Amino acid sequence: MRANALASKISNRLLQDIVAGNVALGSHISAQQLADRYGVSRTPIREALEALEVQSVLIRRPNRGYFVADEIPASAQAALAQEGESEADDYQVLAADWLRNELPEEVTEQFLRQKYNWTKAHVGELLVRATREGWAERKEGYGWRFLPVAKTPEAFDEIYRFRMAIEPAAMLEPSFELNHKVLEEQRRIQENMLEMEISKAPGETLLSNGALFHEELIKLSGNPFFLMALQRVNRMRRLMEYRAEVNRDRLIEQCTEHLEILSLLERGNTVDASFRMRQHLSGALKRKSPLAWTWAADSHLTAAED
Amino acid sequence: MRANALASKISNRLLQDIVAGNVALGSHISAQQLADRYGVSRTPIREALEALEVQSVLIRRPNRGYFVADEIPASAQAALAQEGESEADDYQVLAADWLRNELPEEVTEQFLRQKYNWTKAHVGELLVRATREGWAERKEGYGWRFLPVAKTPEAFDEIYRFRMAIEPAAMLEPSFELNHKVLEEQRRIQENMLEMEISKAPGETLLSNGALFHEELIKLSGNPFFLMALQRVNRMRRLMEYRAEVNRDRLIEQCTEHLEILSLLERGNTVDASFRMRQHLSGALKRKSPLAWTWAADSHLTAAED
DNA sequence: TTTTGGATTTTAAATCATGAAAAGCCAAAA
DNA sequence: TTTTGGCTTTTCATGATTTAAAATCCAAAA
Repeated sequence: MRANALASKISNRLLQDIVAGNVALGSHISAQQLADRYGVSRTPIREALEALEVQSVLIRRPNRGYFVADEIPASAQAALAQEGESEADDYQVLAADWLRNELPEEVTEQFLRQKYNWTKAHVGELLVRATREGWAERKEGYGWRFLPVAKTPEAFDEIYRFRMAIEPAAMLEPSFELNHKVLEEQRRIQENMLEMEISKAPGETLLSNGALFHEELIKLSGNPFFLMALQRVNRMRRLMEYRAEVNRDRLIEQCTEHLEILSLLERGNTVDASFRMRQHLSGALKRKSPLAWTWAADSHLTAAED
Repeated sequence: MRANALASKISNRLLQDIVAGNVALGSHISAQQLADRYGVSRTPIREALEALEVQSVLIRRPNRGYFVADEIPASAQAALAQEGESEADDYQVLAADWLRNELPEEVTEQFLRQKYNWTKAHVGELLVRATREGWAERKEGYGWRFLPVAKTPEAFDEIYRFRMAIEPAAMLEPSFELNHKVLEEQRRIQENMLEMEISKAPGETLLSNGALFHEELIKLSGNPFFLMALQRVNRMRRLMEYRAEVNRDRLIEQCTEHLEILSLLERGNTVDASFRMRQHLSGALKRKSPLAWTWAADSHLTAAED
């Protein structure tokens, strides 16, 4: 996943679209259109298309470009599913080690380079990201300090209380605007989860669907600062949830509540929806969580949900 | 300010402490204590102390270390004041140019290197910071995109509306705890501004005192996520406010309101304080602002306050 | 016209060497 | 003991160079 990162990212996204049926079988794939859509040049697009041709997902006709095959080979779909699972990138590794207390509070870049055998630039990249997400900071001189904010059980409650302040408020913003297309899409996803996916879908998907629901709703407020704040705490939450087991019963309850909120919004009843959202978050704070901690067996901490 | 950045930062802080009277004249300065306080080694501390000896702020006694002089030379105090003014670092330059529409929406690092004659690493640093503060992002391939979020007049209102959601809520958190020392300190600062400083202090100080007030109060909530969110929007606000003229009449009004909120808190009346805070922010949103825009003369935008 | 396909140019990531800055160590002085 | 002062080691920023990746250009085909 190091070489040709962009091209393989694109080919994955495209394959996903094809499998999901968003792109018709047999249709023509315009390289330029793809390039515009992703905001990149045609070069990585071409590499992506070539890769998909090798997998027999696309068929190439000289001087006419690529066309979706009439049938997608099972092998390609399998590869896609696998891709989703092996998400344990280095950032997650670092975060997990910090959460498990396997890293000292203060480290030098050198220390990390040796421990993980990473390059200087790579270490820098990860630490910048950790800084951005709020759990690391540069010391004044040499070295870095990891912050406990993302690892205490209290942090979980605090994140929920913060969300209780912003999510219901966002629905009452004067600039709040209903978008039925968004609501329908979310309803589709939530119903889909209830009907069939919960038992077999990977835990990660379930959780990110939950986060997506909340982020899409807060977007409707029309105030980007609400969204930014929610995304920020969600990223921190995800750090902690990494490696946790999903409690699927609790998830069902959760989806039901999501659907209730959607119903209220569909009827234009934002005030009740806001109230319901508050209850929903408050419930998540109090009730048993759909996650069980595996990386902190000693702590009797109840974790978070969507 | 490039070479020995750390040492000169330390010597400035120390000098500030001495001038402010936090460190007694004639007292001994322990290098190790300073190093521990700042989380650095003794090496940069030593450089800082040497520099202050040259300025006759400190006196060195062989094998006994440094002692604060009985009298601080005026020249040293003058140098300190000057330091505070020349804050127009490259980050501000970049931000200002973006706000003034003097940069294209999409740029390559190379473009910035040439335009400003910056090094690769420096450009990278600035862009990472801009990303962290929310007004720039990497494109998927090569290049960066600047986001309009920090430059539209609407963004100002949106920030205020966001603050109206979090600041009053923070006061009602179950973990909220009054800290009279903090309240006293803030009262002192606000009263000081009212009494004398407003007419002569640099605009930047006045504004950062305002931001400090709000950040110290939100800290009392005991929930770090409220603080992080406020700091984030405040940083963005500061970008826009850079170069703006301060309306000092409006500032007086503001300090008065701050003092009212402090009074309520001192009496332990958090509910009313929360309500008052909401009004305060709402007023700032509606009323004429203490800032007048100089970099966007064409826009009839009313700007922000503390 | 639009789109592809190939070639060229540009960009920025990776690697490496160097030197300044910070950290760490230890003996001597208080 | 604690602190200083001198010294050594480590860390990391910087700049040059190489190289892979992405953007751009242009002619040919549909």
